[in-house]
Amino acid sequence: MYNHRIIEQKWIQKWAEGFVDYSLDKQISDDKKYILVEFPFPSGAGLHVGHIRSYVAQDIKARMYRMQGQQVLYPIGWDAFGLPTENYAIQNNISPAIATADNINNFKKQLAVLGLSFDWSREINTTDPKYYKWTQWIWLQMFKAGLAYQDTTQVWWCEELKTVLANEEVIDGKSERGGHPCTRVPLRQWMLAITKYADRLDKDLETVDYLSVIKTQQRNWIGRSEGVQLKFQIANSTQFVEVFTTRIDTLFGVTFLVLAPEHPLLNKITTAEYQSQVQQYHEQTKSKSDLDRQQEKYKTGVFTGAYAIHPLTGKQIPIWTADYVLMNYGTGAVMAVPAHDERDREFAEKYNLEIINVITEQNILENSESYNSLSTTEAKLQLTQELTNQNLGQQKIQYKLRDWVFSRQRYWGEPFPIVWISEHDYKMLSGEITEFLPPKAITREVDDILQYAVPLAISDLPLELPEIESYIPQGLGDGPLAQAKDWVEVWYNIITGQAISRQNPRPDNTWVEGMRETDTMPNWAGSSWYYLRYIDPNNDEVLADKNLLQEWLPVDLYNGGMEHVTVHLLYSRFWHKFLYDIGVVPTQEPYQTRIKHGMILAEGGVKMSKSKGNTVDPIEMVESFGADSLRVYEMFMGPYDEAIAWDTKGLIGCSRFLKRVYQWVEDIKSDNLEPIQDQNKLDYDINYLIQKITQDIDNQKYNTCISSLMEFLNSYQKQNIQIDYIKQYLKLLAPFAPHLAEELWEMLGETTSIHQSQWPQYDETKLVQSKIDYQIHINGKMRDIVTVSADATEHGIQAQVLNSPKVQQILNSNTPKKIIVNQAKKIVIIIS
RNA sequence: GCUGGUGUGGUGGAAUGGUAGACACGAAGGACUCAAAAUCCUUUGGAGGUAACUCCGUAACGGUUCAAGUCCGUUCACCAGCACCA
Repeated sequence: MYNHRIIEQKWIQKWAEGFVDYSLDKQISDDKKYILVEFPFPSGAGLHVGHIRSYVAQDIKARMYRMQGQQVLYPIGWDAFGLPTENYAIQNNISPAIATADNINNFKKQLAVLGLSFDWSREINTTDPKYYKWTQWIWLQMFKAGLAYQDTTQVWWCEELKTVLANEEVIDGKSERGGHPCTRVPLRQWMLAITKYADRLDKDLETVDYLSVIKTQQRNWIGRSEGVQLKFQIANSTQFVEVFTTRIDTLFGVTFLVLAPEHPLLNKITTAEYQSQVQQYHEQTKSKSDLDRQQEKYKTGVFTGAYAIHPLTGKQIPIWTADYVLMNYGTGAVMAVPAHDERDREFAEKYNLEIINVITEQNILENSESYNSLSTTEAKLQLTQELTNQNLGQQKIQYKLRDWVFSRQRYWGEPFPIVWISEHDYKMLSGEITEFLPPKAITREVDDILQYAVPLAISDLPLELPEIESYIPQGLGDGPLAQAKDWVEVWYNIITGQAISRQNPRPDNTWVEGMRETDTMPNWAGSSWYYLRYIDPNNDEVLADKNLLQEWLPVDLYNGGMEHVTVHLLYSRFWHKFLYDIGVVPTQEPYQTRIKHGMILAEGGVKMSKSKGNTVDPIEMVESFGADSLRVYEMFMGPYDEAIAWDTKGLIGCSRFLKRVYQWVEDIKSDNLEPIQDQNKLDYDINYLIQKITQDIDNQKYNTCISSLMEFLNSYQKQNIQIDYIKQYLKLLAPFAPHLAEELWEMLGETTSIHQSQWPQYDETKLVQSKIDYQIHINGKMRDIVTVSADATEHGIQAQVLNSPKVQQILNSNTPKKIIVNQAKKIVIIIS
């Protein structure tokens, strides 16, 4: 009898004792495979059946590739910084570090019973100072390169929770947790200039094999658009307004300009008469959140009293301000073409502005002076040329992508390796630390005093999080770290960049007063480069050895969810490109292939959630049915990349299948089965199975692997087939049900691990059949099957087909008009 | 609104343009059992026929083809992402 508990415990132990060895050879040639699954956030809720689906799927690949003789890197680690742990820690009055350690232990305990072949010797943890030393190191390189800077952005502030919240944490102006009201406040934040890489992030998508949906989503997010930036002179003034347009062909249809309410020129050009209403409108929009602005049904705006001069016609056109124009895209001003732009039309109709049609239905220009009767494409070219010649405009590429807001006013994140010093002291900097200064100094004002950001010495890394009394945020702009006065107030060395607490006496006059940065990094930081650390997880000298990076990069297969396709995937590609630029990594792209896994939903097709009480505990499933059954079921339930509802009944079915496999091997051993019915068919079937499983694993079609294994068992479970065939079968089963396959392998007398045996190869000659079944389609309908020997000529096949009684009956002594013999598809078509 | 994607039995789903519904779940009947569980066997898209078998059937309508779940067009429904991006 198949007892999953005994078998699985036995092999977990034997494997742990070294019965299998997945360690990697030092020699790595072309046949390496780096398989990466998104490392989990170790939440208090524990492992989810959804985690398991992707880990098992990639485990199956890892196991097959190893059996095929490849070097496989299949690592795991913890993405452990972040708000949920911090909140959990606050609620339970423990430190986030302890909460994290507990949660990781729990996750590890759960993962240990699933038969996953992770390389635990490479385990990493983003909250480990040995790890975040390098997160801080990379960030310092970006600081040095001028990619890190500070800017004031609008952030969500929740007075009740005394904290800044991320956009995702605010729903309809209320906090996701507790539903407290939130407001938008301006706050100075660290930013990373990802937009400088927008072009490469877009273009280099051509060089990688991501699923096309993933590429599309990345492209949409980056939002590249080509157009023209051009200048409109303000009437009776020397000022110009710049606008960006992708439709320069509609230039003659411009009947007004619109500036965003925050546009810096607005006050300067507004005439005295209109000052008050423009001001009032600006105040109005300020009080509205982005959300309100978006949700507004009708467009609003006011006239400025000013006019611009059309660059080609010289006509005067009114200038308006309206909040449907966004300050943070393009130039914050648009040339309105109401005839050919929906938003402009709506606005023009509301305020009775002129509408001039300049494009016909056939996409030909009209009302456009000398450009009339040109196609839009041709007009774009010519107009761009003309404006460039007149020095009024030039081609321009715009991106929707915004720079990355890179600070959080929270505790549980990487501290910035930054100290703020006075202007006077900044000018005193000399020696090695000056090499790490950004091209443009970064400053802030505190109580009207200017402070300069200076980098910490590399030798001071990691800059560890201090222990603090309370993790509760203290007030706007001050993260919990601000409480740690001993930590924040430092002596900073103006030559070396080292910092020590001001609790110590000032060593000498090369040490100046400084304040550490009290913001922390967002949890996207640690996950932006973790795949590099797996390659060389214990290196203290560099983030990873160059030769090892050369050998293992890029990641061959990166598996993850669609929810990370825009943010995480884009951020890590950005960091990787930066590291490439400074010579740290040898490739331009981190991931060669990116695939997605589908979500597992609760029974009934809704999302699993604790609050709904519809979650499935994977460990309970392991206890009841075994890890092998759980693995097989999660692969069998449906196409791997699609969302699918959990069904414990289906798991029971898979458990039944494994029981039957066990029974089959027992029966073979005790010799109480029927003899083989058809050796040729068996040869064909086993070879076909090998071929199919090998291909299907490669193509992520795990569900059909399982059904093929079931089919083979259904056909042969009563026949006394040769032990060799059983062994082949077990090898094919091994990646899916590693414990059971190992047990049965041992039962058949093997003394070494099945997981280190060689993956079966199919024999092509066995897949060629001596007799072929031809399906006979008559007028498109399948009418008969005629078995013909494989070496028959086309003529012979035709004769045999026409001889079939069934065919004769249907033909009813008519002569067929046409006979097609399709060798590859084994189809004969007769038209009567 | 835009961009992708998906529509197949009671359910999850299979099907390089070539036997639609593999495999599994569920259900019904049967065997074993004092009984139950487990296991095993049979049936299981719809309609008609004693039967061999016939006809219909892959969201809807049209098209291409000897042949369409699959390719093309239109429509509808659902899912995901983006959303005043000039």
